[in-house]
Amino acid sequence: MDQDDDHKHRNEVTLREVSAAVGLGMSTISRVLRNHGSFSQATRDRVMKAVEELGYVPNRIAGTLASSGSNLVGIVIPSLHNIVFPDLLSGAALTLNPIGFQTVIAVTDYDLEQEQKVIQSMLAWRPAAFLVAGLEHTPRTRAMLKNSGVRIAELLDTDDEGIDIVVGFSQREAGAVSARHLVERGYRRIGYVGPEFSFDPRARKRFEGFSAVVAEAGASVVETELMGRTSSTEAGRAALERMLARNPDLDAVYFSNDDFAVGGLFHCIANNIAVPSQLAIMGFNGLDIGRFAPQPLTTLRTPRTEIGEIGARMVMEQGGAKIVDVPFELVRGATT
Amino acid sequence: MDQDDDHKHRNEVTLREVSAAVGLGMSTISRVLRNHGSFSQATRDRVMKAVEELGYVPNRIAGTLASSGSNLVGIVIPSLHNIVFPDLLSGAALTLNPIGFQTVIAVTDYDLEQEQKVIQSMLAWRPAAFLVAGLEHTPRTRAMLKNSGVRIAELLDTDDEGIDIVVGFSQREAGAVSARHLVERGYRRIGYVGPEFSFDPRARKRFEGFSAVVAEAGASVVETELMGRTSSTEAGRAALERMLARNPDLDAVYFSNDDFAVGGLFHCIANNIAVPSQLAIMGFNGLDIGRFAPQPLTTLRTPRTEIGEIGARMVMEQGGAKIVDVPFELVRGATT
DNA sequence: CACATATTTGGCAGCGCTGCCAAATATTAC
DNA sequence: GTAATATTTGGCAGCGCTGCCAAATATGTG
Repeated sequence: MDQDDDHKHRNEVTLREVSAAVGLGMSTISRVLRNHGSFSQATRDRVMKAVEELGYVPNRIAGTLASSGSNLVGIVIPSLHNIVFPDLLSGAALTLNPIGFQTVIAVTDYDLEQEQKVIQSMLAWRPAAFLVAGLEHTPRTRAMLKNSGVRIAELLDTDDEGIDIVVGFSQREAGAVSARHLVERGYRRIGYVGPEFSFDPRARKRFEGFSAVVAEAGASVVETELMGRTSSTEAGRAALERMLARNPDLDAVYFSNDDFAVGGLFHCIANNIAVPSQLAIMGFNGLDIGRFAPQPLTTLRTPRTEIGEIGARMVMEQGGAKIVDVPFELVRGATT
Repeated sequence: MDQDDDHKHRNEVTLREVSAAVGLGMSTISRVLRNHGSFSQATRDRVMKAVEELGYVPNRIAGTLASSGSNLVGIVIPSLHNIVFPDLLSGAALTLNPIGFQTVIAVTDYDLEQEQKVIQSMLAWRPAAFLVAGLEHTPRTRAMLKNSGVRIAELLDTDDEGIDIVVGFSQREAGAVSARHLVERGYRRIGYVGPEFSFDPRARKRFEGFSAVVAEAGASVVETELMGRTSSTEAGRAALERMLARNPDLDAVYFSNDDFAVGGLFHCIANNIAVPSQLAIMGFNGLDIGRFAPQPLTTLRTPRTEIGEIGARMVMEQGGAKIVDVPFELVRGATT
C-alpha cells in the first residue's frame, strides 16, 4: 500500500486513489461517502471496502473549500479554571457533537485584546457558528463578528446589548436577588469578596445589583475585597480572614462565587466561627462542593450547562436575533 | 462595498478582490500577508490599508489546502469535569497559542468508541499534531493515529506502551507511594474510594499499585467503593458514609482523587469524626480545595499543567518517540 | 421491440489560496 | 553609459474535494 506514492507530500490516500482502486469515478465515491445523491447498494459496498482497505480519511479541508460550510463551531471563553466554563462547553458539545459539529475552543484569559486575536484567527477557519462568553468585546471584535456573517451567540449575561443571539440571565438581577435574601434575613453589615472588576464584568454587574439592593434596604456593604483572577479556595479563605481582621462586626459576607465562598467557610470552620449565627456566608453558582459541604452553602444555582445547550441550539437555527433568559435559582443552604 | 458581489456564495472578501483593489497580483498580497518572501515597504502599506478597508479575513481552509499543513492541534480528553483535564488543556494552550497553533478539543466521556469517532473526525482536518489523554485506545484508533503520520503525544500515564510520545508519570507508582505513606504511618485497615475501574484505567492502575504495597506490608484494603464517573464531593461523602456504616473499624481511607477526598473530609467534619486520629484521609491530585481545607489534605500533587506543556512542546519538535516522566510529589497535610 | 422514464455514473470547473519560476524593475559596479 | 546583480512582482498550476449537468445504464410500458 506504500509502493505507488510519488505524490506531492505525504502518503496521503486521496479520493482519486480510492476511485482508481474501485474503478469508479470520483464523484461516485464522494456521493457514497457522504451518503448523498444516488448509487447502488453494490457500489456502496465496493466503495466502503476499498475505503477500509486503503485507510482513506476524507479531507474536510478540501471538502469545506469546495462546498463552503465547515462543521467547526468556535467557542471562546475567558478561562478553564472556573467550572462555569467547562460546564458551558459540555452543554454546547452535548448539543453540537451529535449533529456532526466539532468545537474549536479558545481561551482568552479575561483579556479582550486576546479575545480579539483568537476570534480573528478562528474566523480564518470559517466556522459555522460562534459561541462567546460575555457581552464585552472590543469594537473591532464586534465588527469582525458582525461582518463575518456567521451566527453568534453571546452567553451568560443578558444585561447589555448583544450582537446577535444572547443566552443567559441578568447578572444584576442575580446580585439583587442575593442581596434581597441577605437583607430579608436581617443581615445589615455585609462584606463582599470577588475578583477585580476590571476583568470580570459579570462579577461587577452582580455586585452593582447587589449593592443597590443593600443600599435601598438601608443596610450597607461595609467591606470589599477584590482579588486576582483565580477563583480559588485559597483566595476566598485569605480574603475573609483579612476582612474580619479589619472589621470583626460583619454579620454576612457575599462571595462572588462558590469557590471563594467555600474558602470562606473553611476559614470559619478552622477558626470556630459559627455559621450563620456569628457570620453568614453566601456564594454564587451552586457548585457541588458547596452543596455537600459540612454545612450546605446558600448560593444561586446558575444554569450553565443549559445555557451552553441553548446557545448551541439557537446558533444552529434560522431566525432573527433573540434574547433567551435562562433562570437561575436561589438555593437556601445552612450558611445564611 | 456590497454592490459588486455577484459571487458564488456570500459577500466574502477574497484575496482576488484585495488584489484588484490594490492593483497588485495575488501572490504579492499573499506574500505581504504572510510576511514571507520579499516586497517593498510601500507595497506592504498599501496592502495593509486595503485589507483593513475591505475587512479581508484570510481563508485558512484554502491556505492550508494549498500549502498542506494546518495550525490545528487536536486535543482529546475524557471529560471537562475533572480539573485534571482543564489543567492539561491550559498547559497545552499556553505552549501552542504563542507559536500560532489553535486547539481543537474533543471530549470522549470516558468512552473509547467515542474517542475513536472524534479522532477520526479530527483527522479529517489534518491537524498538525495530536494530544490524547491516556494510553488506552481501540486497536482501530491506534491504527488510524499511526497511519495518519501526525505527531501524537499520549498524556498522564507512563505505565503502558505508547504510540509515539508519552508524557506523564507512573500511575502504579503513584498508588504505591500513597500506600507506602499510609502504611508507614501505621494505618492497617484501609478503605478505597474511586471511580468504576472500567472507565478510568488510570484510577485502576493507581489502585493496583496501592493495593500491592498494602498487601506486601501485611495490611489490607478492607473495603472498596466504586462509583459512577463524576468525581464529585457528593459521591465521596456518600461513599465514605456507606463504607463506615459497613465497617466502622477502618483507620484510613484512600480516595482516588481530591474531590472525593474532600467529600470524605466533609463527612467527617459534619459527623465529628476526628481526622486523622479516628480516621485518616488521603487524596490524589493536589487540588487547591484540599490544600486550603480546614485541615489540609494529604495528597499527591500531580504536574498536570506541566504535562500539557511538555506534551505540546514535544509534539512540535523533531525526533523519535520518547517517554518523559514528569514527577509527582507527596504533599503531607494534616489528614494522615 | 421501440420508446419513455427512473436510476446510476462520470467529467469538468472551480472553491481561495500557495509554491514555483519567470518577468519586470530597481540598484550597484565599472 | 552598459552590464551584472539584487529586489520586487505576476502568472499559472494545482491542493482534494463538491456541485452541476450530461451520459450511460436499468427499468417499465404498450
